[in-house]
Amino acid sequence: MKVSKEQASANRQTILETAARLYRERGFDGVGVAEITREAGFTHGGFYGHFESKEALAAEACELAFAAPLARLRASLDKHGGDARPYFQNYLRPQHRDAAGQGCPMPALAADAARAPGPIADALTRGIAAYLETLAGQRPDGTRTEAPDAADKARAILSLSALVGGMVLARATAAGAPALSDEILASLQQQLGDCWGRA
Amino acid sequence: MKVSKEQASANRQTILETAARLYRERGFDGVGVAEITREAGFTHGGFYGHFESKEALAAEACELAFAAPLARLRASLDKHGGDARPYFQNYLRPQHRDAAGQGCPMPALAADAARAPGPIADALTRGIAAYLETLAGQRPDGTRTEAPDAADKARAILSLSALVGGMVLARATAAGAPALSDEILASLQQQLGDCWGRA
DNA sequence: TGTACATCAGTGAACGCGCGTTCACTGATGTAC
DNA sequence: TGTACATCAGTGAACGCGCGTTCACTGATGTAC
Repeated sequence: MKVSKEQASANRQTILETAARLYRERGFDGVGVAEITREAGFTHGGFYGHFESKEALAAEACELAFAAPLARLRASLDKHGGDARPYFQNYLRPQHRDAAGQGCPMPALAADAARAPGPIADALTRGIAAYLETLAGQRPDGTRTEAPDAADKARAILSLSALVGGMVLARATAAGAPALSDEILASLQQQLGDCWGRA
Repeated sequence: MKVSKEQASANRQTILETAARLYRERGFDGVGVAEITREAGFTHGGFYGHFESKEALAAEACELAFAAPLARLRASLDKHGGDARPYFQNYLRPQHRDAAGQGCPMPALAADAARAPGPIADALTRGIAAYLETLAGQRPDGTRTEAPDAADKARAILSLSALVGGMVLARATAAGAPALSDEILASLQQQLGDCWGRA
């Protein structure tokens, strides 16, 4: 059952996107090659024609999982004239907490990545660095800079840490203490809004 | 090879402590019953005399992993007259990043716990709530309150989110971008110090 | 206090299962003439 | 353009392995007399 080259390439992309979703939903150890390929609509035997190993897929999936959120951040900053607040408000919505598969890879995968082999950790590291650079280059007054100063970097680090940590805590408490989970998100929305507000 | 009741109880505790360490180091899916019991000095067959299942062990290990850090937080607040800064400075040291097995269970296990079965997630949820309560009851001026207001709660949420998110990001980048990892920790030390500084 | 025996903590082999990976095979694609 | 054939994307059975869990067994503990 050979398929055309374009179809094969599209199938590879389908597997990759399915993996990026399932890994974010269940973690690297929570889903296997067989389930990913099945969910993508194939049998697992053909997998190794597309990827060298499960690890190679995971590393590529990580990289892919960063692309959309990063593009979203940059588009949001552009659209709102350098105002970061709409992005933070959106990030901290309950819908993001409840749809990890489509969301930011940092709260979903960073803890796993710290224990994962090189290529996977590297993909996460590059994504984190890109996020921090984009945030550090943005100032609350709406201007952008290529040379962020210490205050710019500090603001970016605190904001990203709060986003990631807040989402991790909100997800961990979502089932057992939904009111607390909601409060965490709402409180951070408020505080990051204040932090990035225009004078 | 029966052993005395006291010895058996001590052996159970050894398994539990070993599990709490290994789970924090490698995640719930990164270590099995056989390795935990072996590391504790036993064979895996006797495990089910102490615990009902791997999940039951994981839930108990989670609870245990919170006990020491929570006690440390309260002791630090007591010792320093209600000043939270020494605790934050200590939390954000590279040594904590590099010794997850002895450290705070939130950055190590909260992402995993969000996907784990009820008892495990419940243990994490209770631990998170206890941490937040303790922090919210503490004011930067050193006084404690039983009825934290909105600002107290917000300060606690932002601080804990930054601690957890910062540690997650610092661990994820430790191998691939050590300078960035150190910068994240140092920057948060500075900023949380400012946030909890006395006027 | 001393002895005989029941209890039961820990051992190690075994189980069924799902994992990552391999491979002989199939049949549509794409190319050589 | 039409035909014959080599290529190779995808299939599904099979592999070795480690997982969580079970169980018959061992022998020191602890108790009944």
